[in-house]
Amino acid sequence: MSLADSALAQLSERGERITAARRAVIGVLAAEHEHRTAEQIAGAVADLGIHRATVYRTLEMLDGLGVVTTRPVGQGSTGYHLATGEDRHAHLHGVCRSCGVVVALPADLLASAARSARSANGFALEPAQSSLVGTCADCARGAS
Amino acid sequence: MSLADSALAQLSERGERITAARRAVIGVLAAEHEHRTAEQIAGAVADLGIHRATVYRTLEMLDGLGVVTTRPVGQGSTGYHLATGEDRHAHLHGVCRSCGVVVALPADLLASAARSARSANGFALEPAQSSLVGTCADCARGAS
DNA sequence: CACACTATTGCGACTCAGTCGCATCACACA
DNA sequence: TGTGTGATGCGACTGAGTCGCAATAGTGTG
Repeated sequence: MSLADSALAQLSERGERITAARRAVIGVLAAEHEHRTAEQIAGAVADLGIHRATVYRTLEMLDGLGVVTTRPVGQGSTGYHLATGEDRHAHLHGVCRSCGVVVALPADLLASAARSARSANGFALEPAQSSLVGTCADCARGAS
Repeated sequence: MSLADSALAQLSERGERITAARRAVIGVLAAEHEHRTAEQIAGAVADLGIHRATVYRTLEMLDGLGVVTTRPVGQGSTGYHLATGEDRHAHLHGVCRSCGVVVALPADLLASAARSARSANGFALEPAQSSLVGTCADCARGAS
């Protein structure tokens, strides 16, 4: 669990306390490769007697510290994931407007987009947070 | 008000009824150049005795007909705007994660992104709906 | 190892956006 | 003008997220 451990280590380095609730939230995040919504995480740790409000507060703190990445997911909810050093997120995501599927867009698209946005607007793109909306191949072909 | 009128015309062409509530919602949409959230629109037409539920239903119907474009705005709310034929939306938007400002990204970025997504994933990008998240020049330079 | 300080937690009530079912109303067409 | 049906208003409901506060439990110190 070096993944969870390193996240925990970051916390104590920043002077944050290591509590059972935080350990549990980070554990859930570390165990999943997908983005999890706050509510999903809350559901997963509810058995341990951890309250929803605590999960939201923990996630907010983790996000502020840069320990997790966030991403808009579905309709107005936010997905969280541990920020690993690895570059699994070095691409943009396309979200199908019709079926909701998420596709990984080419890495060079991200590279050119980031370059273009930076030079034209001084805008620093955050790929992990960005999703493009459109229609996936299946939905474009078939029915709604 | 040819803008609102043409939207209304589309409705009756599709067999939808022209009602006072729909007229009012479209009027608000036509009067604004920015995306408005459902709640803002609801607030604007509340004086006319139009209920929030009606606004949501109208917006959903308008969206289904393609008469309005939607865009994720801020934290989990949806912005609506009349779909004009004009190409004012032929660019991607960048939303600053820190201050929320929306910047227009270069048109060629959109062109290459759309091309790349389509060829690699068969993904049909909808620029009017897509926003990239990042940090604007001001926030990157200055404080939070 | 025990203590004290204070950040964190659990709780429950609250807010806010959005949705649902139903009775009433008013378009659109004849 | 009359009629039928789709749209509206209403208000209660849901679900996500937040707030304040008292109790609890990490952490560093002696």
